Amino acid sequence: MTNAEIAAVFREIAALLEIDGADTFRVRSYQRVADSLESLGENVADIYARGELQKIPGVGKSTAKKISELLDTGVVAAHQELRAKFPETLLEMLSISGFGPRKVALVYNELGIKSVEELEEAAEEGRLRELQGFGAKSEENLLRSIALYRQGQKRTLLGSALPRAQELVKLLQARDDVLQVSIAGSLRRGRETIGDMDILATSTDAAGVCEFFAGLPQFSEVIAHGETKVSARFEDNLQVDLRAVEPESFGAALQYFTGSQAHNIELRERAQKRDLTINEYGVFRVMEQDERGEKVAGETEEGVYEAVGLPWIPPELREARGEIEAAEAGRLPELITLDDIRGDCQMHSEWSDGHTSIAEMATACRERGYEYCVITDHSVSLGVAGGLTPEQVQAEAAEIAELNEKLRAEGIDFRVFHGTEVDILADGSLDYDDDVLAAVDFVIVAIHQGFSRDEQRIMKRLRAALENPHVDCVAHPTGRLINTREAYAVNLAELIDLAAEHDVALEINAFPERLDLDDVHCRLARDRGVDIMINTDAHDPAHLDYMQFGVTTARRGWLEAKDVVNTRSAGEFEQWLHRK
DNA sequence: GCCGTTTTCGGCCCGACTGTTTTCAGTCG
Repeated sequence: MTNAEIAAVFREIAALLEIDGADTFRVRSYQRVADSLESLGENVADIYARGELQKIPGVGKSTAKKISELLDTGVVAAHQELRAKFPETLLEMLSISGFGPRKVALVYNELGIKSVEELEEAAEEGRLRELQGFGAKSEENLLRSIALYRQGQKRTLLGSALPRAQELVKLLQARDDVLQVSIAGSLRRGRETIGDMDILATSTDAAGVCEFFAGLPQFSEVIAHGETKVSARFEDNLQVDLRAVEPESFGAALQYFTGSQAHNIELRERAQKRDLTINEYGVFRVMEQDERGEKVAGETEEGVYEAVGLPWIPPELREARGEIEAAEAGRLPELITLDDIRGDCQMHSEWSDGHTSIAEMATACRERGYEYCVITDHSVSLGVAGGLTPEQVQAEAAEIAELNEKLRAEGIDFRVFHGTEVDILADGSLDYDDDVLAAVDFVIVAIHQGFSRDEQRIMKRLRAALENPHVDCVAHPTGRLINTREAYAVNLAELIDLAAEHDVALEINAFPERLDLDDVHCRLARDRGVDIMINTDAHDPAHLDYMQFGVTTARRGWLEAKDVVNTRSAGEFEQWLHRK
């Protein structure tokens, strides 16, 4: 049973308890456990085997018992009892925006409504307005929310949201009455997908800025428009929230709207212990009888953290995954930045399925300030991608040698390495013989077929591949495509151990659809001493810019420059290639 | 249900917004 599956059970227990009217703090405990499990990286089963379940943050005696029960028997009795109490279809109603557990319980208990369909029918017939707290307006809003829910709200890729957010920021910055602008929310934290987009601004004329923003042609709909807040939607339903605050609250508001919620809760609990309270306007002293006293911070984010005795914490770390403890102990990582990257080690040319020549890719890499790049065209079996025969690999090597010659002759300090992205075949063998692999500079292996095999088969293939001494790196280790394709049945904890054992690097593939490894496993790999590479897998010069998303993912995985192979100089990288 | 730089009991982040109410409950982030 995977961590995600166990977390899902705890999330469902929390949801059912909420509908059941349980104490909210009890509900929060279950949610907290689910959050914790999802950000673990390591398999819960292994932690259970060591008898260390209660070391997981938020897991106490009772929830530890439920986790072990789940792992031992496949079910949790308390969960089954809750399920028996309510129709299964009840939970779906919670997915409707603006419809929470109290309302679900109300319509179920009073009108016997058990599903989204029945809810829609009742709203259309005007039967909901009989209920306490409901009116015509709420029925109307509910019908709109149901329609939106039916359109299937997928989270938006970081790579799709960020450019649009930056464009909005630019438009705001161009105004004279706007003082500061920043992206906030999950987009600022660099999550791989975002639910909605948050932008924060300070201004001498907040209402005027809101007016301007609400009128932008980018939006297909303005949902709410007030003096300090605008909510609007792009054509694809992605929601944007703009908030305007006073300049003296910019730091507090930025901290507040950046989240994550879990991080903010931890931060405020910390403030409480110091007789302080934090809200979006600032940090305030708490006086006798809960009276709010003097404001001690708020203009800058640094000030907010300083007020509770902490150094500033980079947004990518603000996920309640131990960053506050690390900050307190002065052990925050010095996170990698885009400037640290000195080469890109996976990209394709027109020799296989890339769009341009090797020389053009090299030029594009130089323009990005790199010292080197590695061309990794596909191997022979990947017919759809124009995989290279061994003879073509040789010919490509000659072209690269010639190009390096030419660069040297022109006095250009840039190096093109010759690599290959080799398929791991169904039986675990590699797509080229060892003599072909020995002749290239860099071997990155990948699974491109046989995705539906079970874990045992997948791991057998990976194990065999990693045992090959020519192998340097595993490309996109899970094969997932966000929102599109699940990962194949890879046991990442085991793969990470194998990578450590055989001195093979793992890739963060920077393509926005992949971001694979993800943040959580990237951190686990680092903890186990595995080398990481951040590569774009570019098939076109423009794709090289995806590097920023790979770096963001690495930052979310607590990586420093020293943890990432391609922050090294060309010379050091070449040494690394000969490490085995 | 969890947790401990006052605590093994009694707390548990904080405010905005909405639609419904005449003071508030529910939802959201």
